[in-house]
Amino acid sequence: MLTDHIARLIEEMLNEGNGILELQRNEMATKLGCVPSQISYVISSRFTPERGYVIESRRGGGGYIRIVRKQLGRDEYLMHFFCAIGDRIDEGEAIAYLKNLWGNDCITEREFRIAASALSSAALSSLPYELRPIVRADLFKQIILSLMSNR
Amino acid sequence: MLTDHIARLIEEMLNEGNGILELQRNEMATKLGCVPSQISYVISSRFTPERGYVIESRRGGGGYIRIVRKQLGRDEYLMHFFCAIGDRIDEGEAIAYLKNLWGNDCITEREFRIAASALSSAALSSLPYELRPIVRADLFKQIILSLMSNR
DNA sequence: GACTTTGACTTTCTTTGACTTTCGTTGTAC
DNA sequence: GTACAACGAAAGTCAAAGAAAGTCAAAGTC
Repeated sequence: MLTDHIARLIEEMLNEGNGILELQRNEMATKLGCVPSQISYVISSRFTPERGYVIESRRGGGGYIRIVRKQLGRDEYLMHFFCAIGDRIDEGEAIAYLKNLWGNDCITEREFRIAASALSSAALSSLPYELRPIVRADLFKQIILSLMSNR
Repeated sequence: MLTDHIARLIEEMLNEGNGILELQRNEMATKLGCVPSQISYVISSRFTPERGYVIESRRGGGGYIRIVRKQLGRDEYLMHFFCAIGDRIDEGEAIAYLKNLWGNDCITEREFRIAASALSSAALSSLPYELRPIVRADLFKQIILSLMSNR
């Protein structure tokens, strides 16, 4: 069945993107040789909020459909990142992690900005290059801990 | 998409100019290889008064479009702290400042916790004692900046 | 009967270009 | 020198065309 095939495909792409996926309806439809509204159907029947997905989209030129899976409990999710950090991390990777947390509604946009600025090279500019990834990792871990088990 | 590209560009230039930007429509359009009214479109669809921007312009020779990001009273408040920090600050004082921001509704409780954890000794534990107040000051300033000129 | 598939139609956002308005400059008459 | 008309260089406006995504109901399948 087409629906299942598309659903599996989306699932895979979601995994690749760490739970975040942005697709173009028409493009995907022609690639799969189906009608565009079929994609809409799959999304609205399978990737519902009740099942833990958040959908946003934009019409018009350059439009898209974004699917975000907010799967794990927030704390598990945070712990996952906590472990992934290791004892050093560069700015780009840290920002990517933060975006993920933001995308999964673990943090708000403002919180994202606060954390990102704290982890930025600018914030650590008075340190020698070699130290920055290490301090950044410490910072990031403390920040994640501060987000956990509150309330 | 062109629109987004232009919007990002304007955003950046706005940041460089501390929230003020003066551009020339035709010049920018030819530089980007688009039609001038495209610039108008981006400005009128993205940099609206509702989103906190003020636009003024002048036609004719030497004309321009000025975009100003309106900052609320909150930003002045933040700037006050920014200036007060100096080039080093200890944990106790930093926390006191943060509590102040929290008390004045510049930040939420969660944001307080995030910032406090980033400024804590624990986060900077891999640094020698002498460096910590310096790095903490850098961090704090970046965090305050991230709270300013919001959207 | 419930779920899928399809396609016609709608809505939203973007791109483009022709035309209008405003402003500064320059040249001419007095 | 002043006034004013003419010109050119911007920015403004608006509507049409284009590019996606959304909706919904009819038809098909299991």
